Amino acid sequence: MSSTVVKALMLLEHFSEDEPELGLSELARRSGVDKAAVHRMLGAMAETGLIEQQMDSRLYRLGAGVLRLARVREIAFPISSIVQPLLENLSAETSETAHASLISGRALANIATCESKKGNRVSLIAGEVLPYHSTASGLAVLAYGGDALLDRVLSSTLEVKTRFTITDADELSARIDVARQRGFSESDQTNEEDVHGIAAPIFDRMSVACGAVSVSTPSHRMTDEQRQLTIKAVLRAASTITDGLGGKQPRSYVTLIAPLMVKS
Amino acid sequence: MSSTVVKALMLLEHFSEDEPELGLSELARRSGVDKAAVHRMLGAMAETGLIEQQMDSRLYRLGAGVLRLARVREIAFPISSIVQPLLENLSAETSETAHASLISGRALANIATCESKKGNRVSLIAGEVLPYHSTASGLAVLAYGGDALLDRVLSSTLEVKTRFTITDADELSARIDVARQRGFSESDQTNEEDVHGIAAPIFDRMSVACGAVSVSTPSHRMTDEQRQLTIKAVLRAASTITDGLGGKQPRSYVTLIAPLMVKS
DNA sequence: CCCTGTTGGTGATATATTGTCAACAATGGT
DNA sequence: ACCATTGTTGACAATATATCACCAACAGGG
Repeated sequence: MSSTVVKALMLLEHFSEDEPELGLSELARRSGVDKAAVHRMLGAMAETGLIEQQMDSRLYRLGAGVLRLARVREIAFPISSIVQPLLENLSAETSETAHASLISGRALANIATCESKKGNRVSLIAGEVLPYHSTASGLAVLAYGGDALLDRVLSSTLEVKTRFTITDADELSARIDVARQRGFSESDQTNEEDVHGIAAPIFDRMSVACGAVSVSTPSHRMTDEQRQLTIKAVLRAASTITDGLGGKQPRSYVTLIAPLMVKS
Repeated sequence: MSSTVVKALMLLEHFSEDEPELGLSELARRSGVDKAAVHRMLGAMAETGLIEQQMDSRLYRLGAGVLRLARVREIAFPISSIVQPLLENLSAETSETAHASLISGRALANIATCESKKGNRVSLIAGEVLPYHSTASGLAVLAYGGDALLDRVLSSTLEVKTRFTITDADELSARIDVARQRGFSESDQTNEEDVHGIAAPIFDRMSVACGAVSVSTPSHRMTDEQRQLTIKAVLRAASTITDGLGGKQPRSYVTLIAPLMVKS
């Protein structure tokens, strides 16, 4: 069914800011793969430096190889360095936490964040893998990411993240349509409790969505005024980022969001 | 013999600053693996976002997943951010190109560099994989990296990089002994023509070498005076970095290099 | 226009790697 | 001492893989 390489690489998704080091049994439990198999996969990934094992605690963590790979990609295609300052601007404008993510295989990869300076803020786990169906960023990407991606997600099982998570394909499809009509997407507590998200797509050279920018606000703090302000700021930031990455918004999208971005 | 995961991940080593995008046939040729196999592996890695394929040119490149992974590791274990400023200091002191690398599986991964400001400087390809046997950094690591690593490298085939590359295990072993006695390593044109390297080991918490700092100088410019200055600067930088990463130099090593670091 | 050289991609089958399960030593907690 | 973990290794059946062939598309060159 699925290749061993995929199974091995899926193990990497369990490492996060919160749990940067994991043991063998722990990893086997979470991934649902046999201990022996996990052991062999980790050994293989350690050979290439993608993972390294503490010699004393026997725990595994991401290896120096990932730094090398990221450097190669970032030098060839500087994305993080372009996006980061724009996110800081966006966060300042909205006074909330902003983040950007890119399509990364079957999910979204959070590649840059800028947290709100408020005491009560949405603090997201850096480097977390974001599902398409439960995040505002995901909806934005699905709305403009092409039919192939959309069909794949709609026909996959939609994991429950909170009691508000959309698990019905038809309802999800409807929400995506709304996002496409509006030019931005919105989600309220569908991925995490008390988190409201507003996101807009980032386009590549071929005018296909390759990622999204999003602002996350504590749900209770989301007033109508804040919402209007955030939509405007996110759309502007997304446009700037698309430009910065050498991408192009579809013509129809430009005309769609133009009235939403006018200075009040 | 060797797992498919290793074979797949070895494909990633062919992406570099110079060639960030590669075609299927190209990749198959360089890796010596069958096209069909490479195709399947790339597909698998694309599923997890480690690699992505340009839809128009059909070329493959490193995916957004590597950025995510690097972020997770860097937040949990900030190495690059600690090393980078110290490298800039080292480069300024020596007026030459400095770089740091970490053990990454079967090779060294270059994780940070600071190029000399001189017009004629050693410019290394960012993110390149450095062999142990042909680089000053490699020798430094081998000298203090423990017997397991040493034996593995000495019993492997030593690839020829230049006409000065050491290919005999005994001679390599002797050179490593010299480095261990001196506390630093030196290499002249063994990895690249006209490049002279001086490196010192970086130690982890258990006083085992986990990487190295190195200064690369154009061979013809390496005078005795410059050499002495470089050795001192590299040893100091390596010590600072070891401290910064929470590592500990072995006691014997501290006393060994102490006389070499005195202010002249 | 054919010819030759690429390129990326796809099936078929024998084979080799992998998944599974069991047992093992080592560790830590009670 | 015990118990429950942990990481690790071995053996065998099952399955994904390596290898080969081929195909379609494209690019030059004569």
